[in-house]
Amino acid sequence: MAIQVYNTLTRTKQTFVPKEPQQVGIYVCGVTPYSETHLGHARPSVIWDVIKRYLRRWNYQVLHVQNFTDVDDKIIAKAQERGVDALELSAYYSQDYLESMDALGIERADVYPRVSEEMDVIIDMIETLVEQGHAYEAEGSVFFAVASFSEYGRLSNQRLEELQSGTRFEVDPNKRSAMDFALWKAAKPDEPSWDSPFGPGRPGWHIECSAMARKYLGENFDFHGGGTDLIFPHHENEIAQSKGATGSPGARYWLHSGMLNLKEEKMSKSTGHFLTIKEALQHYPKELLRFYVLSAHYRSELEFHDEKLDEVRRGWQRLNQFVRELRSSVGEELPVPCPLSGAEQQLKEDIAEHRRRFDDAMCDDFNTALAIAVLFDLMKVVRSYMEQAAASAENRYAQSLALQSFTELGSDVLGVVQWHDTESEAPKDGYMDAAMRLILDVRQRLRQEKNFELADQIRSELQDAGIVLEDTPDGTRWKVE
RNA sequence: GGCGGCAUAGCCAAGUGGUAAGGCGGAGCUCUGCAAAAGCUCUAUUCCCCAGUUCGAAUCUGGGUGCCGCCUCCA
Repeated sequence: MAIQVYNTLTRTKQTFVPKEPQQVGIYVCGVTPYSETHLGHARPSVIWDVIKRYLRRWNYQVLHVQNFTDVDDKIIAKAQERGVDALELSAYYSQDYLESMDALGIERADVYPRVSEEMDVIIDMIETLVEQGHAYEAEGSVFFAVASFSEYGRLSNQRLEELQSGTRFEVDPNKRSAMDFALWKAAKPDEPSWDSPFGPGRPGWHIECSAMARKYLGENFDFHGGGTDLIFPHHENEIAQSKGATGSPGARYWLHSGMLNLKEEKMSKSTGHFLTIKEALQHYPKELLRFYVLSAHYRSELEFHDEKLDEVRRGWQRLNQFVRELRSSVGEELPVPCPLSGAEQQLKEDIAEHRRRFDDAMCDDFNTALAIAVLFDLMKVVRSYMEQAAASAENRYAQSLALQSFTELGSDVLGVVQWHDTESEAPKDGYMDAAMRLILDVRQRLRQEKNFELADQIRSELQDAGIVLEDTPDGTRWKVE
């Protein structure tokens, strides 16, 4: 079996063949840090996190590079508005980004190059482009000459003439053609600038990704990722720059994730229409947010609504509750492997079958929605086994195989199954616990005396206070809503 | 105007030629003093519409309708 990925560049699903055996180079476009990290950023992050984890299951060694575009018009504008240093501002929001990602359980990239620290390779690439005849200087700025690159428009499937006719913004008079884009912007007063052979200034938006990806991943590396909103012009321009300078478009597989909309409108920093990751995490556990993001294919659009989250929450809880039960049934100590027969052997085969289906799903362009469905199917199979199985060494070993699968697939790969019982982390302090124990004891006595009226009243009034009681055969559980 | 995508049950959502996964919700049942929780069972003769190709279409082709994204900073 091989991994198939949908490549925007070819607009087909292709078999993934790494440049180097068992090694994968990934460049994912990061953020321009000038505002809080929002849920829109969570989508590609979660997806690439899962892709990385999955590739490792195939024993690939992953090198993941993700940039911070910390020199940019928006950053400078906001810094001036607030009267702070532009780099300090971007450092602050870069940190916010990293913290948000950590909080979502996303593994960090191996390298986080920043424009401000990579001027040499950026300038180097601009010089090469000028030498190759793909770029020209004008009044201290350098522009990429789109006309010099015949393949321009291939990624976004646009023809140059059409693009030009659609141009609505004010064109820099120094440009030879309206579609040309800046590689180097001449310094303006009161703006941060760096020295270069073209004079003081700063890089344009797209060049940093081409230069930094090349520096850390080389030419012709494996994956380049980002949201669909980056296809044009960002990635189109990156390809033009990379191919113009090196002959290689940079990456061989271009993967784009769909937008995450908030109440039917795309989240966007510039419009202020967004929900930050930190805000969302106050209401929803990270595993639930990941579950939600992964419940749709990464290329499709996804709506974010509080109600939608609440809708999927129940199913997610059932899955987690089941894994908790399985974990406690298996116990702390890992059972010793032993030969299986009968129902245990059947379960072992069922597990293997579901693992195959999980891999089939993930290998088909990382179909996480299908992969999650496989986990639900497996849950059902394991549960029906557990209901009829008698305790034995074989039984415990068979269950541990099931648990191992949920751990590997649900936690290690997808990160949707919780490791710990978060209910125990609910606000239950010592005093509260003692008080509740007393109340439950009294109520239990009432129930034994068949004074159900009063017992139910206690439950009902606690419920109004936000404390839910559940009478089970093993006693009464309580939790804070 | 150009480019691209999407349309599957009340909702979310897989499924690219072989007769509709999964989740939520809903209904019934089991358990329970009751409730909750949990479990079990059921829940689309049909995939936006119309034509066509085919033994066979949600899947392919043509036409139509609707929604969305990009074309300007964006993940």
